[in-house]
Parts: sequence; structure tokens; C-alpha cells
Amino acid sequence: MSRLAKGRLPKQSEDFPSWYVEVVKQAGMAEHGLAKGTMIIKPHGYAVWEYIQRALDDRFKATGHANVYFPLFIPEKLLAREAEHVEGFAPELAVVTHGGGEVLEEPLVVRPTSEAIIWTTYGKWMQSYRDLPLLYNQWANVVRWEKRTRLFLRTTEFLWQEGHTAHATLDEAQEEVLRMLDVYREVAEDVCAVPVLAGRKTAAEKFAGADTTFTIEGLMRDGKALQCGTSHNLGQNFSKAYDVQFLNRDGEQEYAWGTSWGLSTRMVGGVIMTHGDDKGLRLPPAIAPVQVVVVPIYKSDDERSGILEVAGKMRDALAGNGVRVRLDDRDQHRPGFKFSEWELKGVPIRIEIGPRDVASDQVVCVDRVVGDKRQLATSEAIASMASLLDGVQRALYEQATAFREANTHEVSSYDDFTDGIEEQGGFWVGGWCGDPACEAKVTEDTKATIRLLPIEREDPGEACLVCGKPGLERATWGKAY
RNA sequence: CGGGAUGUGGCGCAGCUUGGUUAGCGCGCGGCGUUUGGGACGCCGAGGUCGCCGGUUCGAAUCCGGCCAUCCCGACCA
Repeated sequence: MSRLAKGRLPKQSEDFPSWYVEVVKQAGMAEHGLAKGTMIIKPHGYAVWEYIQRALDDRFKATGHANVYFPLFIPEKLLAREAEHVEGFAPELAVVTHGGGEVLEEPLVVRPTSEAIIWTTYGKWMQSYRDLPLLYNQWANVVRWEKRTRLFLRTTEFLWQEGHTAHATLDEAQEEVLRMLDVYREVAEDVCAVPVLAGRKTAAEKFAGADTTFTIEGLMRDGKALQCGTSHNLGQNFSKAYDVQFLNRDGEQEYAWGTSWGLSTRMVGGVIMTHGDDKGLRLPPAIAPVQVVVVPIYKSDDERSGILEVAGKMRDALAGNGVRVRLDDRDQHRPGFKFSEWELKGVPIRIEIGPRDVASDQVVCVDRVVGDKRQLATSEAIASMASLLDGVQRALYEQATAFREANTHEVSSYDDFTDGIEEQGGFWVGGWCGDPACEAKVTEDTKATIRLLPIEREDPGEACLVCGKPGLERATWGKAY
């Protein structure tokens, strides 16, 4: 809000970071907490998260998972058992050393993720292959002491779900990993209208403790990539670290095969940066807390009561059809103010009802995505609202997809690549020899990273973009949040 | 961790260089009235230990010292 005219946002194209922060605040999504890097999620932001939660949770249940809850605190020693895991997370742990006014004998770590506590417990829950698979998820908060934080995108404490499963075979585990990756893809694309690429992380980018990490990656409107969700094949790393064995069909003790997968409140940031424009948020109807706002327009008190009555009927009719509708009957604001405010908050469709409309039994209907104003008969507005909302949902997805396609480039020359990614951002696809040194060189030269590789390795059919040796993988590079 | 800022009613800021009596302004908030088809206006009103601690001084938002906290950029980041 500082240095800005009243109620104005910075232009997205001129200062994306400022635009983002101001949209988050002005739209009432979130604000900074008192401790560094923490976030207060406000009603509008939390409601969006709740719709994402519900979409995920329904799919988790439909794929055979149940919810559980594990404790926030983890004995420090427990975390240390998986070497790569502890090394990966050690720098960003919050550790509790005091409790009840006394120094704790053993410090407690505030979970940065729950593999340690869950795998310790899973050992008690399985005896034989008949107990498997264990298919559990938890909705929780986790804490990672990041140096650099941003509302929704990287906060010290964040909300997420973490699925943790144990299987009798590697094949089953791998199937699970890809099944949940696809759930993420579906929720991102069909619910959040955020087109994503699904793929596999390089060794350098994978989760600390996983054999393989899979990811969905979106492309934000500033040309930077956002990792929206990850699904990990843990192999037997955690079962070995926490000694989790079961008796297999052949009567032998075997370490269980694990997966974990998570999607966080970061996704809300992804929605904001994928769809938002200079006027503010544009929320996909599937996750919009308010899908339709009805704004009454009147000049006198006499008009007011009549208009509000008609507007109230419109609200009731839409609500009766299952539409999330709000009648903005605040008398202290004029229509123009309300228009701007609801646009800022990203409401997909606005209905205006004034004296002229009442006289002719129609309403003005304005679409947040295309922005066109049209007059509809009252009955038609009610009857067609579901399809109008579908249209907005589809239009957002199509616009975002078109943006990503326009900003995805096949490249074979290293100079074209480094110049291009510097100037335009976006996804750059080319060959990679598989050598971590080449991967690191790109990051050093451009700050870009390999966002993903195909789920199954593909022959790129061309040389490594960096060193010119035969390509082993088809890599997608990008600068990321 | 490096660099740059900031801390003054709910929010955004000014005042500090050059110390001085009731610490201002805009927005917002409450009341009344006029307004209402793209961010209305008038009048009245409420609201502040000037981040914290100490020092200098007759007197500190202002000068000095220390501390704390947050934000931004970067490095780091499953």
C-alpha cells in the first residue's frame, strides 16, 4: 500500500514481487505474523485452502487412504537415524530445548516433515505382508527455518498434507508414488486451473531421504517455475533406518517399501501467481470462496428496499442451485467501490441489479476473466450460472496453458539457452548427459535448475546442452521460486 | 549469513538535519446529512507509553550509546 495511490496495485508486469505481496494483503488472503517468516492466513485465503484441501482429501479417500495424526514434536535423536534425511533438514530445524520451565533432557525437534516419527511407528503396525499396505495421510503444520521467506510460497511454518505409505514391494510403492502424483496433477489442473508438468527430479533436486522424487511444476506469470507438489519413492531408506520389517510371502523378514507425498499452502501462492492480473486475484470457481457476488444499485431509500428484495431473491435462487453467492448489501459503499473490491478478491462472476434491470426483469452479468458485460434475463442468469462458472474455470486453465506454451522453448544451443532464460524466463527443454557437473554449471551460469525430467527416461535424441556429449535425458530447465 | 531499509493512532506516512509549549497529514473508524450504473462528499468526533533500555540536557519523537524486531534484495532452500 505504501507509495501507492489509494487502493491501487503495482502493475504486475512492472514489479511482480511487489504486485504479489500487495495482492496477497489487499485481497485479504494473508498477512505477516509477528515472528519472522510466519503467516497469518486470513478468512479469504484460508477458504481457498479449504477448497484445495477438500479436493485432495476426497481423492485420497477415493484411492484408499485414511487420515491420521502424528505429534508435532520429534525427539531429536530419532531424526538423526536416516543420514541423508537429517543432513538435508538439519539447517532448517526448530528445536525446543525448554519445557515447563526446565531444560529438557533431550531436545525436541518441531517436525519439518514426519517421516521419522511415522516410520518409527509403522514398525509397530506391521508384522506380515498381510498388514500391508499402510495407506495414511495427515493434515498438519510443519516448520522449516528458511532464510528467505515469502507469503504462501515459503513460510517458516506452513500447512500441508503429507501422505506416508508402506508397501510389500517396490513395484507397489512406485505405483503409489505415480498414482498420488497424478492426484496432484488433477487437483492442480482441474480444480486450481493451474496447468502443470509432471516429472522426475534429478538426484540433486530430490527429497533428502528419497530414492526418487516426482514433482508437478507450474509456470507463473513472471516466467518462474513453482514446484506445486512432490511425491517420493523412499525405497527402503526409512524402513532400514527405523528397522521396519515384515514377514513376506516367502516367510522371510523384509524391509518395507515406502512413499511420501506432500502438497502445501504454497499452492495458494501458485493460484495467485498463475491467474492474477493488474486488478488483483482471479480465482477459479472451483476454489473461489465466493463464486458470484450480487451488487445492488439504487439511488434512493425507496429504490433501495425494492432492489434489495429482488437481489435477495437472486441470491436465494443461486444458493438453492448450489452456487456460492454473496449479496453485497453494504450501504456504506457505492457500487464502483464494490466492483473493484470484488475484482481484487478474484470473484469469478458479478451480477449487478439496478432499477433499469428490475424494470425489465434482467440483470447485468460481468465475467472476471474475460471482463465482458452482458444483460441476461433473470431466469436465464439463474439457470445458466453453473455453465457460466464452468466457462470461467475453463478460460483460466486455457489462458494459463497458452501462457505456458508460449513460454516453453526447445533449445539446442547453450548460448541461446542462457540468453533466453535470462531474458524471458520460462521453461527450456533440451538434452542433458546426466552429469551433475553440467547441471551445476547451468545453475552457476543462469541460476536456473532442472525442474524435471520425464517420469520415464526418454532419449532426448540430441546432445547435452551443456557439454555436447550424448544426451541421456530430456531435461526441462527453469528459474524457480 | 552478506547487502539495503524500517520501527510514530487500525493502515500508510511526515516531523528528526537545526531539541522547546496541545506530535501532524491521508486513508480507515463512529455520528449526522447529502449521495449511490466504475474506487462519493460535507460537518462533527474518537483514537498515539513516537520499538525497548540507558545517557546528554532545564527540556528528547528529534542528539549519543546499546539492544530488539520486522521487511526488501541476494546466498541458502524436500
